[in-house]
This record gives sequence, C-alpha cells and structure tokens, in this order.
Amino acid sequence: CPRWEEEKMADGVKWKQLEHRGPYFAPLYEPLPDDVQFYYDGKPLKLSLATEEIATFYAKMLDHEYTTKEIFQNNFFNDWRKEMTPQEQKIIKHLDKCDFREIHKYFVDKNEARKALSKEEKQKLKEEADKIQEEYGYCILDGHREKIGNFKTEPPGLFRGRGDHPKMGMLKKRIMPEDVVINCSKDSKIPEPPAGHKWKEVRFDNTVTWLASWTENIQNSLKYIMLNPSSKLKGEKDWQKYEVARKLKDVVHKIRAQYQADWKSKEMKKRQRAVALYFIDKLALRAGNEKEEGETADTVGCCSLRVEHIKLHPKLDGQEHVVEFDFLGKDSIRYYNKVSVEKPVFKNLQLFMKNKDPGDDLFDRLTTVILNKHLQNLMNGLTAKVFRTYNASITLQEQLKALTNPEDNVAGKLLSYNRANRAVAILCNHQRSTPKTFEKSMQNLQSKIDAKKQQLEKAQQELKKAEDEFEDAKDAKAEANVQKKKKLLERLKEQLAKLNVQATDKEENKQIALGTSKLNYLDPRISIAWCKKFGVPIEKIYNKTQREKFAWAIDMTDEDFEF
DNA sequence: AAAAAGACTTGGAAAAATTTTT
DNA sequence: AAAAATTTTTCCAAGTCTTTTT
Repeated sequence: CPRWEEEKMADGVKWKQLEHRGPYFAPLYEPLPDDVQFYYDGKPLKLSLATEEIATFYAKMLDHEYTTKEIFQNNFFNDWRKEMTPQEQKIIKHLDKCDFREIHKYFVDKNEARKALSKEEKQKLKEEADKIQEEYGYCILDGHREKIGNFKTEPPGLFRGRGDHPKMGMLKKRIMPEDVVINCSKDSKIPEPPAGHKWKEVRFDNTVTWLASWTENIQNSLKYIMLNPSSKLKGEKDWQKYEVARKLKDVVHKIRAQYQADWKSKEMKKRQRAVALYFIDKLALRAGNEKEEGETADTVGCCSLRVEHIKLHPKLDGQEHVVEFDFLGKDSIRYYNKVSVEKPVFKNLQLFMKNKDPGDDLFDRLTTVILNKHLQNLMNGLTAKVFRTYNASITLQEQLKALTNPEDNVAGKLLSYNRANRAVAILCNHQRSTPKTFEKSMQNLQSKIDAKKQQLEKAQQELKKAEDEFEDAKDAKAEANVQKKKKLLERLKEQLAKLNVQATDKEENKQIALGTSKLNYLDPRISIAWCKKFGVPIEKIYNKTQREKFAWAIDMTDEDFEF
C-alpha cells in the first residue's frame, strides 16, 4: 500500500519507532608532514597541534576572496590566538607576519594527487564512502528504512557567512560526542558513542523529527540531523504545505478585498498591515522577522523594511505611483524592483515615511508576529510564507497554460516549461551569479549553431541539384535521391531548431536560479499533470533525486490535476 | 506579552560525479 | 584517454514560524 496512506498519528506525535546509529563524526585532524612549514616573520615556526590545525583552515582558503576581507582576518586571528599556547601567543602577534603559503601549497597538491588517483584507487575510496553511507546514512522509522539527509557532523573550520557578515572568519569548533543530543525511541537499539566518549544526552522525544542535535558555537543555535526529503515524514509535510496553499486559493480574493479596504482604515496599525500584506502578496516578499543587530548580515524582508529601502516616484517612465525597492534580502541577495502601485498604497507609504530617518522602520507598528496572528484569523494555517508558495504555484500553472504549444516537440515544450519556471524564479527573486564558464559555453553553442547552418545550406543546395536531376532523368533512382535529400534537410532543420532553443534557454537563464522554486515552491503535481497531458517524460523535468522527493506527487497525480 | 529557544524550511555556492567533446 | 562541459549532490548558512521561558 502507498506509504502516504498509512494510519494517522495522534496530534503532535511524529513517529512511534526511531532507530539509528547516531552521527558520523568528522575525521580527526592529521598533522602536517615535517617538511611543510609555517613561517612567522620569515622564520619557520613549529606549531602545537591545535594551533596548526586552525592554521590549516586559513591556509586552505588562501586563494578565496574571504581571506582578503579585514573582518574575516580579524575574527580569524582573534579566535586563533585564543587556542594558541602561551609561548605561541607571545610570538604570533600579527597576522600579516604569518606565512601560510607552504601549507596552502601542500593542500593544493594533495587535491591534485587525489584527482590523479588510478581508477582502482578511486573505486576503493568510493566503496569506503558507500559503506559509511550504508551504516550511518539510514534509520528505521516506524518500520521503514529511511534515508537521512545529513548524517555527518559538520567539520571544524572557519565560519563563512554570506554578505557582510560580522562573524566571518570565526572558528567553528569541532563537534564532539559530548556535544551531541541523541533522539530515538526507548525500545530501539541506542546508538553507541565513539569509544571513550559519551553523548551529551539521549532523549526519547517523538514530537520532533530530528535524530540528533548539537549547538554550534558561532550563533549559538541548534543544528540537527534530519531525514532526507525522500522520506515519508518529509514528503507528507511537503504535501500538507501545498494543500494549505491551495486552500488560500479559495479565500485569496476575499483577503485581497479586505486589505484593499484596510488601506483606508483609521488605524495606522491596520494600514501598515494592509500595505505590507499587499507587498507580500503582489511581490512575493518574505515576512521579514526582526534580527539581532550586529549578529548577522544586515538583510531585511517585508516587515523589517526601512525607509532607506524604498523611493517614491509620483511619475516615472510614463507610469504613476512608482515604488522603487532596493534592499538586501535573504542571503544578502539584492532585491531591486520598480513597481507601479495603487494610489492609496502610494499615499500610505508617503505617510509612513513622514518625519522618519532613512534608518527607521517603514512599518513601525508592525511585526511578523502581528501580521501572522492576523492571517491566522483569516484562514487556518495561513502565514506570510504561504503567499509565496501560493503565488509561485499559481504562476507556474498559468504560465504553463499560456506558453505550452501542443504542436511543439518535446524540446520546445521543455523550453516553455523552463520559461514558466523562470517566471516563478523571477517573482521569488531567486538569483545566481553568472556561471564562470557562461561566456565560453555560450560561444561554443553559437559556433555549433553556425556549423549547423552551413550544413543546412549545403543540404539545401544538394536537394536542389537532386531535383534538377530528377527533372532530366525522371527515373526511380533520381526520385529516391530527392526523397533522401529532403529527409536530410528536415533532420538538419530540426537539429538547428533544437540548438536555437538551447541557446535561448541558456541566455534567459544566465542569472536566474531555478532550483529553489522547483524544489520548494512549486506544487509538483502541477508539473506532473503537465507532463502527462503533453506527453513529456517526467525524467525530463525531475532528475532521480527530485523524483524521490516528489514520489508522493508522482503516485497520486493524473493529468487533470489543478492546483 | 515579550523574549529566547527550538524546530523546521529555504537558499546559493562549491564540490563531486557524470556526460560530452577533443 | 584526457579534458572540458554539464548536471547532480553536498554543504551549511539563513530564513520562517512555533513553543517555551521569563
């Protein structure tokens, strides 16, 4: 029977049985060979083991941009000094006198050597990795063997934040068994800690889904070992998420009417709520929780927007009431957009900004907690992020409807699919940096296209020649030749079209990241129904991992599915 | 009721694996 | 067979939202 249809748990209970081997610990530090030296102030200096280990973290990153940043350097040096012996502390006082180059080279060479390994040696390494995966990578949850998402503890290293992170370069400490909390079922075989060690705690909490956890030392927050997306537990949660978004579809018109009415409310609080919700709905902005200042990069979402993040233009490029957004969102990805809004929204924004400094909150009477409480009253289970899911999925469905041409071949249909996917990624502001090899690979593709065009021309001439010959001879042999040339021409035309489609797709995709929306925002049933309806094999849009994650949807969806 | 802690989803980069080209 | 290009997987940070504590 399909796993998605087994009996329901009591409220809040996530499992009855959970058995696993505990996390796989990062390998211990291997000291450098004696001929690889660290130099201080030009002179070789033998470091204590702990100090040397941390030095290698920095040395490995030497050709990364991070190490050129002052904050990174300072944070690293501070934390490094804390771990030095008193003697080392007395000598090593300035980072710019530290020479890690020999250590750096050692690791570069080591990487090269690993790449150059023979087939057999590589095979052996792979088998070892597979064995670990087999042993630690799975758990038993309610009788099913399920894949674990991340079964290894994170190795020690230097913290790399994203954007302008105040903590970049700080030392991420090694996780020991004594740091780890194990979660499993009472009657299961409790995982053994590594020899000579103890777990921090073993607990039996079936109201949570994690198998193990520890506190990381940079942000002092918890990290978890959890199941792979292919697991029943994750799959069902995913399904539920899309069902909530579909429920929003039924009431979204009412909600929109309500927030539009609230633009004119007498209460400032309500007006702010209504304008913020409008942004979240129309622009798919994130909720924007407040963050602790100085602990993370300065990024914002809707509720945490500041006056400095928007500009108001009564008229701009022939449009009225234009709001220009410019801020850093999640992962310090820039959001830049110019949007023409309804007049009351524009008036409200002017009001919210009045007598405020650039650094003041735009919505000073609003938090995500207030907004989400309000949303909860409008629909059960409704929170700000449901709007992102809903708008992403409904956009994909509409775009697929608008762009798919049933007459197209599979390649053409896939281009339409990618374009629909792209519309969603643009809505959600999923950007990537242009791949380093982009220009080159675009050129390669262009030369392929040119070559194909030449072939095509030649084929055309040959066809002409064959037709002329047929005119003269009028025999079966000449006729067959004409047919042959026609076929060749057709095939070349198709190949050229396919290459052109590829080029278009590539160019349009230059700075757009499709993965996140595909994996997290688009109800997979929309895509599966589309595949079935237009005869596109599912493997063309979802690879193996993705099909495993969306197994629940592949199981239940027919071509009539509507989001 | 506000703040802090906890649990879980979402995010792009980088590394690794695979496929294609030379 | 090597190298280059492309795709997949891993990594772990950074969000959202819920629950617990103060």
